[in-house]
Amino acid sequence: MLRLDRGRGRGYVAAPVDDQQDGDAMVTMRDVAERAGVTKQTVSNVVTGRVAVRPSTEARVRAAIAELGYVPNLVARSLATGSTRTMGLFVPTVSAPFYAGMVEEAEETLEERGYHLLLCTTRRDGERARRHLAGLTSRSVDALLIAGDQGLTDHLPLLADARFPVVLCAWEAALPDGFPVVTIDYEHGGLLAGRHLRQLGHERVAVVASPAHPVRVEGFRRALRENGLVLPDGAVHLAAEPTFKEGVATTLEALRANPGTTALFATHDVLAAAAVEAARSLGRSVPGDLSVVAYDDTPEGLLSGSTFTSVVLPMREMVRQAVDLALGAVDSAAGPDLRPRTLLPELVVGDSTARPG
Amino acid sequence: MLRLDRGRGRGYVAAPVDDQQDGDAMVTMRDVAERAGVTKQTVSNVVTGRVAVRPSTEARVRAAIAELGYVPNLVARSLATGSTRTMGLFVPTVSAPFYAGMVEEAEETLEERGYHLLLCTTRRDGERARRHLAGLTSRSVDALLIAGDQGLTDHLPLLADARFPVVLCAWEAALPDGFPVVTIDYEHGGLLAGRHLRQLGHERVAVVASPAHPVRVEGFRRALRENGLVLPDGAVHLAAEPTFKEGVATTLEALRANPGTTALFATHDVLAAAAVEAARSLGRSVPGDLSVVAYDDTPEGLLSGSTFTSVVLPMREMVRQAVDLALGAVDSAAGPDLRPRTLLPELVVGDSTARPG
DNA sequence: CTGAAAGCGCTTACAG
DNA sequence: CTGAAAGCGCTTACAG
Repeated sequence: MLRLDRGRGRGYVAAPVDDQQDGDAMVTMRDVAERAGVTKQTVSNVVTGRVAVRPSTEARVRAAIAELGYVPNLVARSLATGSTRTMGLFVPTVSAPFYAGMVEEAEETLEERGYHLLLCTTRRDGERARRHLAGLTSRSVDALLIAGDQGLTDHLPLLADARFPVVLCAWEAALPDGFPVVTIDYEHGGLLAGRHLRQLGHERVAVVASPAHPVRVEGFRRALRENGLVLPDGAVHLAAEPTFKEGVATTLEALRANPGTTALFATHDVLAAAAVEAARSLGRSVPGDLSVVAYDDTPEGLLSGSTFTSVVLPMREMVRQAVDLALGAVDSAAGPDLRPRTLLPELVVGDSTARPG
Repeated sequence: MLRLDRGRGRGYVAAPVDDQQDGDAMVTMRDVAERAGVTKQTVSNVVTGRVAVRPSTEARVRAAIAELGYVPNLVARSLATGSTRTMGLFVPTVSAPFYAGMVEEAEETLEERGYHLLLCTTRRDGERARRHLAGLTSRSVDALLIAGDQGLTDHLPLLADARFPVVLCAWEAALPDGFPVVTIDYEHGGLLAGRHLRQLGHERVAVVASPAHPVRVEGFRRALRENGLVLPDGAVHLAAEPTFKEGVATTLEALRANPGTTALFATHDVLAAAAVEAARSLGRSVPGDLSVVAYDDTPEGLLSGSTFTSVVLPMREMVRQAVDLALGAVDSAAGPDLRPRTLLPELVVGDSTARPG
């Protein structure tokens, strides 16, 4: 008689029935203990390393572990300890380069800390976030990191009821009270962009912005004001969506409205790449006929050899700090530090800006 | 006397000590049972819905659940049932648009099935994959979906020892025996690209390829051969990395080597966008002076209003089938269907190709 | 339809 | 340094 056995190995081998014990369904601590001639508590002690074990005993246990191919069951451990060593991560999407980078950086940091990553993309939808939060609660994640405020600002009270530490990062909306947050001075980024263009001598500037980035625009506006220039409302053009396509359309609109524009501030990388494309389609070269400042990251879309001038965000540093803040709160009785940490962006000067022709 | 209580609510409120019972650290089935005046098994029955419960009893239980804010502890359930309702997903990276899309689609499908997603990016590194696999094993995921073969072909034996079903998808290398796989006929995609260019009448063609895509190139080559044209080895230019920057450099190299080239096949979307950029930098318009066929997806990088001609892969369908195959294998004693499922790509004709000038 | 018992595989005090 | 006991919060047969 044969039966299908999913116990070990490939998973689907026909194995002879063994009525004595239920196959080798999973080797447990007890099996290791028997083999090594100790109790399972001793096995636990060598596995976790929290209690010292006589070297000769430890050697026997380790040998048994190796022979049996024992792997600790973290689900059981989690139930006993109350810690899953898993962190949830909310991001609006993973298709935007900035958030994709955050996910990879978070994963990297978590791996170093022995944690796993439960990913939830919210698609900027508060309702999705609410469902995910419920899922994370029943699944007992140790902590939750929320990257980006989009769609979430109305749902903060919900997050306040979470059973685990919640840390906010990349938070561009007004900072809510009561949450630890690691974020960036987004307005300062806009300021850097504005000052740079003013220093180059630009006077006829336009902005291609995402509706999610009023703060970046405000910083830009402030820089111009500092330099005696008023940014007219009509010079700010909003892209309906943060896509390349919309970026092109919006830039064309901006340049048609004000053909004399010599410099353009795009509030994120995809829009900046689109702006260059749009300018060229009108026969205007970058930076010869139009300077373009990007934001978030250095976008693709210029020729190799030349690079964008861009407000670059300290994304990696932000993620690391946020992960550590969240993980630190897990086992500290004191709770996380609620003072907001704000990192500063930097202006990286590339080849997409020049003095007005 | 106050103590810091992480039990419920915000997590870090000073709460009066309650020596009777350990605060409200977590409300459990037993609490609900007491409140409703039943045993916890009855609570379990209404929560899981597997055993019918008298309506009046059920109402009492549900009321108690609501009043107490009870949330089932899935860790405990997992230990009891042996199922975590979590699937692992390996992707090479999340920064490439194609894989980012796969992650979001997988998450979507899993959510519908009541599953969560444990994400692991392998960075095309077999050693990372091996570590992740160990993590997933101890964490008892129900299944693992592996998207993309990069860096993994040498580690298949390891995967064969997994304790859970492993499904491969987006597998471009030779199909390994013994694994269920949902993939795409990548060669056919190359064939479609080649035939299209030949039908338009191109004779001087070049290829800008990733080293990971020999099969796509082979299909392309075959299409030309069918049409009496031999693709010289010198016409295939490999991009060192799958980045925009490398794509530009490689295209420039290709066009300098054969200035008479009238059409170009790029083996993936980012390279195609880069090719257009490179061509324009040489003063050649697309498709007027150079036709470009993309692959994977419709890339950004042409003007709004015009689109790429591209070999488009049925990514969503592939992911859905793969997830269902993996999840189906979880509770079927029979094991997954090992016959490879191969989906066909489609050629979407856009504005980036035309008859040779 | 409801209740008492055993068990999932670990860890955590607590004796020796 | 090692062992016996209790418990984490659930589910799964199995009686009533």
